[in-house]
Amino acid sequence: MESKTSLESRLRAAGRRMTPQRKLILSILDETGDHLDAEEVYRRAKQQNSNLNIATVYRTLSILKDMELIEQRYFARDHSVEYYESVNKGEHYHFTCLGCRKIIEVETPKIVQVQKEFSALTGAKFTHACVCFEGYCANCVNDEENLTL
Amino acid sequence: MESKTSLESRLRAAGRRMTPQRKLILSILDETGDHLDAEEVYRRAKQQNSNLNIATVYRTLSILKDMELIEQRYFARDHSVEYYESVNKGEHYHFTCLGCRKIIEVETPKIVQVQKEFSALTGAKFTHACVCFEGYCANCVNDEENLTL
DNA sequence: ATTGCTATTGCGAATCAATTGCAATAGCGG
DNA sequence: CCGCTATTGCAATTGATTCGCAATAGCAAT
Repeated sequence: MESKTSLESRLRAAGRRMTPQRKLILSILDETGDHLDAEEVYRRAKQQNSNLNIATVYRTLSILKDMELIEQRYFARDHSVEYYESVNKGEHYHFTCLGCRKIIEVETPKIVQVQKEFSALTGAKFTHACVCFEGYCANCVNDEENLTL
Repeated sequence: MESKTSLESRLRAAGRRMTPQRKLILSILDETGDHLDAEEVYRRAKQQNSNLNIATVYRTLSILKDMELIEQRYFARDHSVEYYESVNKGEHYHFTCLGCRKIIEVETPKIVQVQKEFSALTGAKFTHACVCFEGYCANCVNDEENLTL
């Protein structure tokens, strides 16, 4: 987690200001272990500042994204679940259990290998990879077999 | 590409009917080499049946998805580009060039390997993987370096 | 502290893709 | 050819996100 002063100076450097609303949204994103979408960030922030507006949340998330402090990621086959997480979490991917909705983080160097191989082959340069997996976790595999087969 | 009769019987088996609208939409999806989103399917279909409604396109795509005849896929970091393609194209992934917007299909066994490893490790069962890459193709890499650095 | 510039906010309205309710239409099995 | 009901076109609706705007409030300079 970035110190307040450094973050504030980075905002300033980009011609932006540190407001209570932004502090609040940042603290929620920094302190949560959950995966939050814009609505959920709003819901939580509103508990502490009841006249916060959702447009402000969207605007703040957009700024943080532009500054590459957070990344917008997706879950689920149809990408219906979207959330934000801070970029300093390192390279990892997500597995969503269709049974219990649990999200498991997947760490593997193989995705980066795919990128390297493809680059070597074609000369292309990667800037981003979006990967999300879906299925049933160990706990739910049995249930699913019993139910659907 | 599936034969008309077999497709029709599959629809029937699901209690559905084969209509000219569905025939048209299916033929567009089957014959195109491009990656089409719902609006583009609608645009092309409307050229042949001018009073086709976009709601019908959405409904048809949804049915085909449920029957697992087509898959909904996404491009771009923010998944702003979405399209449908028939499922019988085999396992492959997409690289979108941010320079020229070209889409290059990436074939690699490594994604499946990741799934196998993760399954072996955790006991989870995969049903779906969504993978999309973004960057600059060989032709655009140089331009990008000249422009942004 | 005070001032002035302007980024930011809250609000409501607008947007856009996608979905839905409904009455009319039209597959398709009998 | 009938009759049942799935499907269609249409218009209205939804729901998430964005936008315009006037009021507010950071913050650098005074």
